[in-house]
Amino acid sequence: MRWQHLDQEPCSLARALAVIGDRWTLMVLRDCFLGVRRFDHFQERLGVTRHVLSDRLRKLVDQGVLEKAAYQERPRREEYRLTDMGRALHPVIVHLVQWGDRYLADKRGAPLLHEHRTCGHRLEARLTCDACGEPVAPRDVRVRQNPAFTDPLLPVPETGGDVSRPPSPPTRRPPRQESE
Amino acid sequence: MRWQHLDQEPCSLARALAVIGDRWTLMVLRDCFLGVRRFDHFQERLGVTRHVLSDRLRKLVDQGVLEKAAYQERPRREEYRLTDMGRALHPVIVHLVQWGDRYLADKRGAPLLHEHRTCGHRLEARLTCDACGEPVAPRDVRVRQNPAFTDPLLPVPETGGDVSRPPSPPTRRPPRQESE
DNA sequence: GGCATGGGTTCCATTTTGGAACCCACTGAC
DNA sequence: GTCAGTGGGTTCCAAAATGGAACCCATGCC
Repeated sequence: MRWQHLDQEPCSLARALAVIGDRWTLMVLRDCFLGVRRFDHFQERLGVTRHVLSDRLRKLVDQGVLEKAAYQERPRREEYRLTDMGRALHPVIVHLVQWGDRYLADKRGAPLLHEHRTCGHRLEARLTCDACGEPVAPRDVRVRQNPAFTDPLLPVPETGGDVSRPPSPPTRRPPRQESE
Repeated sequence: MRWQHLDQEPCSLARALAVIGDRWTLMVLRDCFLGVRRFDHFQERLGVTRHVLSDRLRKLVDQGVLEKAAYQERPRREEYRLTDMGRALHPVIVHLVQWGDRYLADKRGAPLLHEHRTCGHRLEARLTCDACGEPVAPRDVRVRQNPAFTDPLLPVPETGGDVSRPPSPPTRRPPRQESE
């Protein structure tokens, strides 16, 4: 499967990654949330080549994650700002940063400290269900396929660890037409 | 800046991306959360080349996100399972999927439907502060630098949109030694 | 022996990055 | 008017990563 076709996959993760899943894009967005808005400022902070930065910013604008806004005329100067679609990625970045803080920090701890302004405590992000307000663990989520999608999207259960099953159950799936 | 040095950056997002930020890793982890555990099963579902898959799985094991466990001896067969570190990425994936569902779906809607098992409703993920239980918006987060890090990590404010400022404030920062 | 299976590795062509230089419109200083 | 500076790029080429396909190897099944 080619990376370029990822945005047509019947999988929201694949489509999301087609937008923000390449090497530099999330770093760009992190800086957006920290208030960076200008090309050179991104370039200086990220150290990425201007070519790649230019490409990423353009794609993000094309896809609606960022928008260009003139902040002065004569000479025209534009800056990149998060759209609502871009701001909706905030939880992703917060959880990723927290994961890095927890598992990848050196002895000095987290480089940046996040405080929840409205309660004054250190921000400890949690995934909760908006319907019931309870925290959500991986096991608490049941995944079903939307019946509007007819190709099978979910894995065939493997009976993992069950050595008693016959040596070769129908693991092979029917031939598929370049889509999964 | 090279991608390979990202894991030494004083930024938890950069370090997290050094682990899970390349083209295929999050797709692999998505499948892990859906119960996929075997090499061929990943390969078949993702369509990625065996070479790349092998490389990604090995790196994930090296970094502690997955672990290999034998599910049978003679012949020895191993499977890949999420560790606690890997399971801690669940919120990241859930939010990414939800973002894709919201902004990138076609008319058929979300390919996979997620239900919160304990309350029975459609899972609507929310970022909340564990200290106060309230939802967290981007504006609600104040970011400070951990004083143990001496190099400046946060962007110099740009006074965006303020046309009244002098033409060239000290935007240039002092020369830095390959670290940001 | 011959074939299948899980779990890879090798080889080579195509794509993507990284590095560095170059470009262009505009401005303000001289 | 010229000249350097600035924001915001583009071009060119070499280095690295990816895609495709074939090959490998131990074991087990018949």
